[in-house]
Amino acid sequence: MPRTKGDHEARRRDVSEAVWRVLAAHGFGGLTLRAVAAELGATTGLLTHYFPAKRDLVAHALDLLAERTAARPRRPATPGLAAVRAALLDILPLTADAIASNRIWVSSWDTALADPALSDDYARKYARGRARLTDLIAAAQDLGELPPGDPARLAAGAQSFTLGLVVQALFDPATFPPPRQVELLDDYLASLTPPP
Amino acid sequence: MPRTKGDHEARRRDVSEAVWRVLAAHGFGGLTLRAVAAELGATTGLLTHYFPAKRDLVAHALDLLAERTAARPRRPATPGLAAVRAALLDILPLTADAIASNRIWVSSWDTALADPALSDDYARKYARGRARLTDLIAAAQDLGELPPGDPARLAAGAQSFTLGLVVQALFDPATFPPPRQVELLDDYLASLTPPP
DNA sequence: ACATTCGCATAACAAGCGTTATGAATATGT
DNA sequence: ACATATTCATAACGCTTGTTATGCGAATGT
Repeated sequence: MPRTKGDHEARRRDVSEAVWRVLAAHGFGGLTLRAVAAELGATTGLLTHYFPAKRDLVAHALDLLAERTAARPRRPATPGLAAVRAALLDILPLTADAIASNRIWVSSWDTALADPALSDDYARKYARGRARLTDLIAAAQDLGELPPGDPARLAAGAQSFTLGLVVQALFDPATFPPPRQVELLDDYLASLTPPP
Repeated sequence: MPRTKGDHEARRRDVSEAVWRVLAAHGFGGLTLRAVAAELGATTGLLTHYFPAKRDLVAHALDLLAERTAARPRRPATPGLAAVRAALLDILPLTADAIASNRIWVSSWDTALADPALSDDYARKYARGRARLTDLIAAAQDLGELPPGDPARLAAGAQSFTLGLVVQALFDPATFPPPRQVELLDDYLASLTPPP
């Protein structure tokens, strides 16, 4: 039976919540219309109304991932090296939410790599992340907290390091608990700064 | 109709080849009995003879991945920092084969993260890789080519950096062509060695 | 107040999936 | 030479998938 109140916006949020729960529980490969509908307590009829085809559901899931990643709480930091460190710490799976988010992220790579259009999208997304990081690094260089050099090159390196640490921490959380991750990141940052 | 010659070993190799081609073309999520059979010019009946259930096919695919990764050609290097560099270069997607292999590897993470048993397996696999890298780094330290410090910690950092670079290069090969990857890796290694 | 649109459940559909049973042709052991 | 065991094709099974058609009650506009 149709809902008595047509609160469209709220219903849209409910759908997104259900999609997120399915992703967290079964990964990107387990994202099916029926799984989302069951999580929502509804039927596939509802979903086809919001998403004409499966690819639209997948696109929405990717948007959701990007949106929640962008909207995650950031730790405050003064400009300079501290801001670079904060930005990288914000990426790492240090909290339960961040773990869930990163797991979904990694699990989406299978789908993304199989579709050139999605691959391009991801390439652009990561490029934007590197661009933001480049700005932070350039600012730190201006403050003399990082040695001179192409900031884009440093950003690419820092992003690689962090991304790889995410993957390792997800597969082996026992070996890479939050303190260890922070330790390794600080090692990396220390290696960038010249010894006193 | 059954083959006239029962060359079991050769047939097993043919099956593995077909599995590999399917993985390279459609990723781990596209690994189906019918896809492998079609690639082989056979039917599912053949496959169920070699793999009683789907999980056995998946397990074989993972073994194949590990085996081909272990058997990949390694560049020769003298012990020390050069050996560390060579080991990390061997991981990067610098050749067509390495790109295919790494794409399959990354696409398998979705399946692996969804299954705790597979996750553990991967954790052990990466731990072994770090252990080998730790030995190489310790040797470089003994030669005075790397500063002292916990070699395992350095290995974890180096593996993170390389793994992340692999992912970025796969999604954005235009931004990370082989020379750029080598450049970034050398930047990283240079940051580990104290300035002259 | 009435007509229309919207929101969604219900139900069926074809296609693809892994699995299983059957049988025929070949190889193998005695 | 004959009996047995391999090796596969063929074909069907039940299940899940995405998609589509139908219909009904609630919301909305006039």
